[in-house]
Amino acid sequence: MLNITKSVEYGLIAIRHINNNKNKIVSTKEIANLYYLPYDLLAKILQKLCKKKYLIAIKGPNGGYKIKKQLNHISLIKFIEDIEGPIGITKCSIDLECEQITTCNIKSPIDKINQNIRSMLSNTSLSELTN
Amino acid sequence: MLNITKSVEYGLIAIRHINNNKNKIVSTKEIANLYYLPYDLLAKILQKLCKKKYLIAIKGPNGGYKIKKQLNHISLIKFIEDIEGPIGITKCSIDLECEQITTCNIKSPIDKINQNIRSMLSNTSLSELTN
DNA sequence: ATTAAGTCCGACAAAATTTATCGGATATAA
DNA sequence: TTATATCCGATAAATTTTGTCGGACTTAAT
Repeated sequence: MLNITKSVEYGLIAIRHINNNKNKIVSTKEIANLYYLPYDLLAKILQKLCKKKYLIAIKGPNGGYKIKKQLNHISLIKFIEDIEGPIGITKCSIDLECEQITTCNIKSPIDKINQNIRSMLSNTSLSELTN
Repeated sequence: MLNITKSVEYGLIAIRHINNNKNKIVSTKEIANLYYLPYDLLAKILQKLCKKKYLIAIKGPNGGYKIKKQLNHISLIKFIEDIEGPIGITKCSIDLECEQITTCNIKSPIDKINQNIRSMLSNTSLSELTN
């Protein structure tokens, strides 16, 4: 279906919200309530975004997250891959474990299409999601 | 992971092979053996491609398939959607069942990205897979 | 006519992936 | 010291994808 995962969706929703509230510390609970997202899953995504330096975590009561990286410095593809791992239109464009690899007659065109999608996502920055 | 399904992959491999052997009738078994694809699944995909007018089925012994539509008249997006159903980067870009839809803060940018991918796939024809 | 090779079709089973939940640990402001 | 928050790994549930099965129908060749 060519879907991105919910994790990425939730991540985008969250980082946008946090970015739009630079003046304050935003907690996981606040975001989960506001957008009706599952708390635990969202929490995990935010932890990951912290580890990847997109956010800063403030622990303790009244804690939460603040934005760290400028959104216009983040390409969509980097963000997606940081959350859900390598993107590719097919398995073989991600890893090389494919039984057909030697006989496959569509590998190179598939690669080209893959490259197109990647470059499109590379040229989109997260700041475009703020509009 | 932004994957297309194996069904589409197998479909592409098969239609390319059939197209490159216009002079003869190609059986499911031949394709399955040649590319190491699971016979039953491939059979099903070819049946679907028949129903969608990409191929012609010839029944009985020495039967198999022949190409029907010119590959350069087939857009990649049509082919994919005929096999695996509507494409979209998120669920909400396919159907509208989404609990966040009213509060979502990233719908319109997501739609834009989705549109980009779609137009790229629309502008690619299957004949490009023959090279 | 009979048979073997092929398509056709729906339903089901297995595997993989994604999504969600749980239990407990650590940090810290009030 | 307590309540509120992040942090972390493991695991369970749900969904989707992939593969299999049983049987019906079609037709060329013998």
